[in-house]
Amino acid sequence: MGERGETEATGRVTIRDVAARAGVSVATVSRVLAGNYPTSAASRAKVLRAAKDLDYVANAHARALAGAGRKTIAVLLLDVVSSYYAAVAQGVEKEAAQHDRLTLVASTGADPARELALVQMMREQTAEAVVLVGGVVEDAAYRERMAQYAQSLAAAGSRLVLCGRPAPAPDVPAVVVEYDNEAGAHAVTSHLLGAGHRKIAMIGYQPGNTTGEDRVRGYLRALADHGVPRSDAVLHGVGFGQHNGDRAMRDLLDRCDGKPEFTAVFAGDDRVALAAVKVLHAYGLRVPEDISVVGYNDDPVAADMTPGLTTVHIPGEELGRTAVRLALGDTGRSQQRRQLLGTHIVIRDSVRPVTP
Amino acid sequence: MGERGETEATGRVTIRDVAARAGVSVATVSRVLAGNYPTSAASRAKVLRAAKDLDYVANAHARALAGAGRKTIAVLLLDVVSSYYAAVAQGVEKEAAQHDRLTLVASTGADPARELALVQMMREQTAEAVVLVGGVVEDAAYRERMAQYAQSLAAAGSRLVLCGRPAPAPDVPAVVVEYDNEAGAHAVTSHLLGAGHRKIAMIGYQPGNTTGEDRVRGYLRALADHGVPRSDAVLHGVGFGQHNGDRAMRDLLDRCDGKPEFTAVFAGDDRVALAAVKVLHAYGLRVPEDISVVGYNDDPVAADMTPGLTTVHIPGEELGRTAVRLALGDTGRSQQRRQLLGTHIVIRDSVRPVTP
DNA sequence: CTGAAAGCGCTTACAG
DNA sequence: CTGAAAGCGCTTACAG
Repeated sequence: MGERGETEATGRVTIRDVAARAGVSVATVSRVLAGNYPTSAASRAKVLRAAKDLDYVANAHARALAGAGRKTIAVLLLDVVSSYYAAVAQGVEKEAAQHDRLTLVASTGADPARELALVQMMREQTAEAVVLVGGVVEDAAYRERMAQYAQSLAAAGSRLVLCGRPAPAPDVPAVVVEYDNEAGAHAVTSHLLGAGHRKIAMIGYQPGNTTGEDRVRGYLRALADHGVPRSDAVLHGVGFGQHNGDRAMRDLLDRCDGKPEFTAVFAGDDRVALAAVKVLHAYGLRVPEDISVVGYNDDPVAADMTPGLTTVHIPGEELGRTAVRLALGDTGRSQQRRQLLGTHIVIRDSVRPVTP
Repeated sequence: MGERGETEATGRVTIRDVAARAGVSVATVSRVLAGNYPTSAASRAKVLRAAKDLDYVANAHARALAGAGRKTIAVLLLDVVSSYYAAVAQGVEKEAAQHDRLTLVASTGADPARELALVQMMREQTAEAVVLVGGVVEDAAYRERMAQYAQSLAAAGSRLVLCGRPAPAPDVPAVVVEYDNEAGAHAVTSHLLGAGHRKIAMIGYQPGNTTGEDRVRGYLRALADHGVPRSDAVLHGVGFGQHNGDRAMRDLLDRCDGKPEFTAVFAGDDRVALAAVKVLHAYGLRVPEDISVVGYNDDPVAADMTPGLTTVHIPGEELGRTAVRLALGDTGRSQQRRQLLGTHIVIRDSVRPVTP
């Protein structure tokens, strides 16, 4: 400000400008600014003064090329606004910031081609790690894709982090952070069973999607554990989300002319649960007086809706934090590392004991 | 894969490796990969083949240093999960992606020092634009800070974008994208007035914060327009958010022993509205039968809660998109550019005409 | 403690 | 159409 540097006329001011104004070499400027090398108090003062006068900031690209500077973490999600993804993104960003990393976000829109393109871009950026978030359909194509990502990232000194996604083969050099999806489903179903419910409908999950499948597995296991015959299970998953929840709930109610045999509904996620409650009301059924409802995710809506929804909490932000923590861990070995985070049930007001 | 390159033994494969394998010069590799220069079909084929064999991706830092490559947009928000910020972030990311830009996110936690540090980092990254999101207390310090950001960013060929924030002095080289905050408040208050409400309590905004002040202004103007004396206005803003909404609503109700004179509540944001409805219920007051309630933001909770909340829609994602669109516009002039986005009222079920 | 110089991996005039 | 070379802005051995 105020004083005008010789070279700052146009464009950026570089380390050369600072050196000139301070009357020292470029090397010295670099060293005092990095502060990782002995420098005399005199040059230190001159350099700092000059840098401030010129409002100098180093060029991160040049720094990176020279093998130094701040690193970057990339997070690739289906979208940015959904509460689960937003929570993971926030965890990634916060943990990254704590380790003095910057974070790059991009949304894939569930498009594998886009995902691949983004992984390549992140390789170009020499991201220190790229974390992939979100459930998927786990098929051979998926596994192969992940193996390739992991390989090419590793070759560039970066690493792949799978967050809430199934791990590829054990020899694939990836970091995996998951949450205990099945246990949560088991717990919340058991909660219903413990309240005396026997006939529990499970709706609102996407068949084939690993997240949905794991929840179904937990539900079925809980039923079995409580001696409910498999034939009493009612499964109707047409997809996640509010729209699908609405549809699934209506299907079930229409099938029985609005007089269901089930006394409780386990919704694949909280938005499905919200839709289910609304449909139930529309059919003249009260929640929880007539029908109990539980969800999954502990989305903000669960606490906001009426009645408050009993659901399973997923540690979204913690998943993100753990993802970068693990990614930043010893870069030495290239073997796979995994971590499983716990889930727990959050009890609110949408479940009532069945009265015989 | 498969075949092993000569130099790829350790670390990254560079353009030099590709050139060697293809039997051409580094310059030629650069040109065919960039595709912005005439090259023979023969070399093109060889280069592409070699690049593929070696799984080559260019180093973005080297590219950037050489004055080419993909640009980056930075977005700085209070936090990542709040629905408004998440919506803006999503808009920024999507629009940036459409223009082949990458997006860097960081949260400031409402800390000016952190904000400043982030702006510097983004300067280092040579971000093409840095978008600052969120309401603020507009004082001299704020204006000066923004002027400095704008200045130093401009000096580096980047630009400052203020999103949903007051513009600094007109000569400051910034881009400003706002939404019509006051008009929205005016509209929703008028909606209440049109339904016969005269005594309308406004709660849940933060005094001093520009966002809150603008909403109060719209409320007051609507009252005046409808001939309601200023003395009938009841203003009780102790802050945004659910917690403050709960507190404000209780305050008001306690003051009158649960028998309010007001027949309607205008909440400063939707989470405040949610809290207000819950408190009202707790006091035995029905919404909208006894008291009408409106909010602001059109947060997801507005559609989810019961009753559905009549509120003002803010075009969050569109704000983000517009921010980058404007930032990417002609880089020529360094004067300020502004855009005001509209808001509109969303009518749901939380308002009822007053019956005399 | 400090400077000159090489080098990071690209791109782009400049010749040919 | 193609190559040799300079240059982008730093950092870091290497001498001193």
